Amino acid sequence: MPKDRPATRIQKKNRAAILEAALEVFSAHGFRGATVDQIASEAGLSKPNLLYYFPSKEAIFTALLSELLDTWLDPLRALDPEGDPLEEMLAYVQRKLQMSQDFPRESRLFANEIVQGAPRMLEALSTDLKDLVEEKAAVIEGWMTAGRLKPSHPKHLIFSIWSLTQHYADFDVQVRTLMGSEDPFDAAPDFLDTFYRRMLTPA
Amino acid sequence: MPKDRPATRIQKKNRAAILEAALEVFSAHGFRGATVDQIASEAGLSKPNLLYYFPSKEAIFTALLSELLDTWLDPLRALDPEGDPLEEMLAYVQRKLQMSQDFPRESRLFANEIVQGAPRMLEALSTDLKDLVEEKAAVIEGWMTAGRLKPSHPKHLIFSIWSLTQHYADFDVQVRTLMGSEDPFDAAPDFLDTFYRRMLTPA
DNA sequence: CTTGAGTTTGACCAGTTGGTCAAATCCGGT
DNA sequence: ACCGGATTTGACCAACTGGTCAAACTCAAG
Repeated sequence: MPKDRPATRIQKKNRAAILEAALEVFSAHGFRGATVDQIASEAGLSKPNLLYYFPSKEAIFTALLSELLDTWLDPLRALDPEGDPLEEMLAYVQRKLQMSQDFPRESRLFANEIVQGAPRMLEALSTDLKDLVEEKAAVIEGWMTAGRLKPSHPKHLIFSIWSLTQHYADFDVQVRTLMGSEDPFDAAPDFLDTFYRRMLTPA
Repeated sequence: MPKDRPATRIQKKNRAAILEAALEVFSAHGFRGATVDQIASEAGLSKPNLLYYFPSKEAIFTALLSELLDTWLDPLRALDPEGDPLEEMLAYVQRKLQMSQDFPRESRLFANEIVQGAPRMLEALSTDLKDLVEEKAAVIEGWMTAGRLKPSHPKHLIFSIWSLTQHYADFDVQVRTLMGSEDPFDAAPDFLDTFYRRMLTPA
């Protein structure tokens, strides 16, 4: 393991390659299903070489998680309390859907982990994520009591957005199998826009 | 492996115990993350004894999948083309939500498998499930063109129902973490009923 | 070109895992 | 009580897995 001196050119390159490879492998097989050898070979390194940069499989995984979680929550963070309520919500849905299209591996990585009880993420869930959700749920609740959105349960509403958008990434195989040649992402933006307009447009 | 004579009392009991144990373990850890030893001990058998009833880990898994898939699709099969469109759709949503509440392990079993590319389910998806979805999507489409449901994309609508209802089972840890002491299943039925009423009630 | 830190590797290890096998035990019908 | 098939088990194996280590190699700065 390199000392804590400033990272060298080679360190930067290899760490990045490892995390990219880890994303590929972990998202496809889950933590337990992924092997260090797989990740190393995907990154173009030998196994001992990979373990020179990260002390263990677990360390790679948690480094990857913490690197990605922030980005993953950006769309929700960007929900602007000062903006127009309906447009803010619809824009949030579209940002989240775009993430599913552009970063399906990240979505599946989290899905894998959470489905299995999130043993390595519980802390992040119950601190960072929980705070953010409380904050934004309050904003949405405010909009609803002000009559600027049709009333509903704010947290369930947020869950519904996660669920509907991430479904296209997490269940990609199923969705594509059932849609035949048609690309799910062609119709999804319109579908979700319509869905949430009907759900949220105040009377 | 027992011959193909009629199954004995002991065979029935042990096969059932194995499948129950397999559901518990596979749904919690995925195929790769589950071990035969875990399943055997959960079923109260030794590993060689378990392998006397099923020839391999893979065989247990596929037996489990095919046993459960049918039940899993029942709520959609029950969608009645002769019933009232809006009530049929809302009832389907509630049946599916009830399945998530009553059989979360089954939901997570499928989720695990599909997120990882459904390597052991693709055939079932592209035959049984695909046929069923085509059939029911056509029914829904018919209701929409007859003006009895607000128009929308039928397949995406079905996906949305799966997504929203299964989310409560598959992402249970996350949902519960973020809802604190409140039980998600208290508010979910109302939330989804409202959601799909707004979405589907014709003008 | 030397030097010393940074990097890479082959050989290796202990624990786990899916699966096998022959021998032992159990059980229901006669 | 006895028999033959059904059931169960302990011992075992080969493959795989995460991880270690000392030795070798590379590279940039002086």
